[in-house]
Amino acid sequence: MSRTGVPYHHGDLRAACLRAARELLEEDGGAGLSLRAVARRAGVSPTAPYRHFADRDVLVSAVAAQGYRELTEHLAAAHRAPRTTDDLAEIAVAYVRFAVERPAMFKVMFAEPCDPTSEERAAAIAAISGYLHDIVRSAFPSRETEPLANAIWALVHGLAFLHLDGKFDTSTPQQAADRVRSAIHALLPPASTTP
Amino acid sequence: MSRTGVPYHHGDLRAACLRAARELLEEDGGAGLSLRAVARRAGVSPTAPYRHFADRDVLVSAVAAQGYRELTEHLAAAHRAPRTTDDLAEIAVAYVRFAVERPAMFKVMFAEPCDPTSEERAAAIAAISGYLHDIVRSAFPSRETEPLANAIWALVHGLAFLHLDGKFDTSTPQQAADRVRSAIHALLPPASTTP
DNA sequence: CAGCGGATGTATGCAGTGCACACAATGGTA
DNA sequence: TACCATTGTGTGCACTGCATACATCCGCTG
Repeated sequence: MSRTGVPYHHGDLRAACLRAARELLEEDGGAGLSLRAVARRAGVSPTAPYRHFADRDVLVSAVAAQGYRELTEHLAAAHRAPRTTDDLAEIAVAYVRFAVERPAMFKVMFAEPCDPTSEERAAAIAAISGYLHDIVRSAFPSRETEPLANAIWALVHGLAFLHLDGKFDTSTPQQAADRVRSAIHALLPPASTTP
Repeated sequence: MSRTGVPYHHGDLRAACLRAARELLEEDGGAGLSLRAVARRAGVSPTAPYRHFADRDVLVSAVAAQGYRELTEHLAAAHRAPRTTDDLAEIAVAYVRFAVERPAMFKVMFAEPCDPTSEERAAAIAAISGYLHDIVRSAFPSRETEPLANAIWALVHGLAFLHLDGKFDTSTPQQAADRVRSAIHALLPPASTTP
């Protein structure tokens, strides 16, 4: 049958599903991200996406992987080779801004069940982790990178999460940014001046 | 009817629901925490819990509030009035241990949609926040408490989250604890020695 | 000591979900 | 051209949250 004009085969349903998933994420938040809704939006039968995503977790992981990549770009846009703690603070602000401006995506990335075997996701996480290590090495060339990078990532990530959960009363974005800056300066010494 | 021996009225269904919810959390993880499952376990009709919890979010918030209180106790048990950075590190280790040992509860507390109007939840969060402020004041009496406490909470919380998500490869609990300790020491100066 | 009314639990139903299964169309390849 | 793996469809089941109407019970007031 299918004399409706639309071809039986979609062409690139996988990509269409990912696009639909992102749109749903923006509109309805993470809760609205269902395989059926994705299928509906892609104009396809409710179970068609299962050909490309074994289950919901796999879809979520694919979306999350995209999010990691975008976060990395977003941070790199804020600063590429920070030298001072002020530079680092701006990267932290960018991280938190990403979380606050796109809460649904951020939660998908960090607070949603996902497929632990997803290589795409693992690679995207490794990329962001590597980027953070580079940054820290650039700002603190004389210190051991590993533990410091872990600590800074945790700090910034924690700031983002606490802001997102409304653990802080973040009236204005400006205020949130200042809180992030002061938290960074409370824990980080002036960069590059360490012997 | 109800000649089954069980009384029509439960007595304290609200408490029973919370208990059931916690058991489900331990057994099936956060995903298994549904109002219907709770009702089943409490031996009551599927919609009975709605008399005590307006919707799922309210139930989740109540469970989370309990979790915050337990976390506070758990931390206080690790240390009550830390003076050195080592002491603080042990509290951080306790925080992360709580998260890793009871991931489902931790995720309910920090990564699940909840009722933003829940006063019980807000109070429990305020309590943990106050406890953390006390700790930081105790360890760093000469420094401004507010931004430092925020930063430290964020740091520890971020460590917990990244561990939980497997962003770090945490083979043994011992290894995880060491990573937490070294992260803390990477960012915190020796406590109480600051002028 | 009624009996009445609010609080509590039940029964039923609807829409939505993930997922398993059997089936149909398609297009590259032998 | 005929085959057949890939991709999409249709149907069905178990489950969920939640709205609604109904049953039962307890405590309070007459």
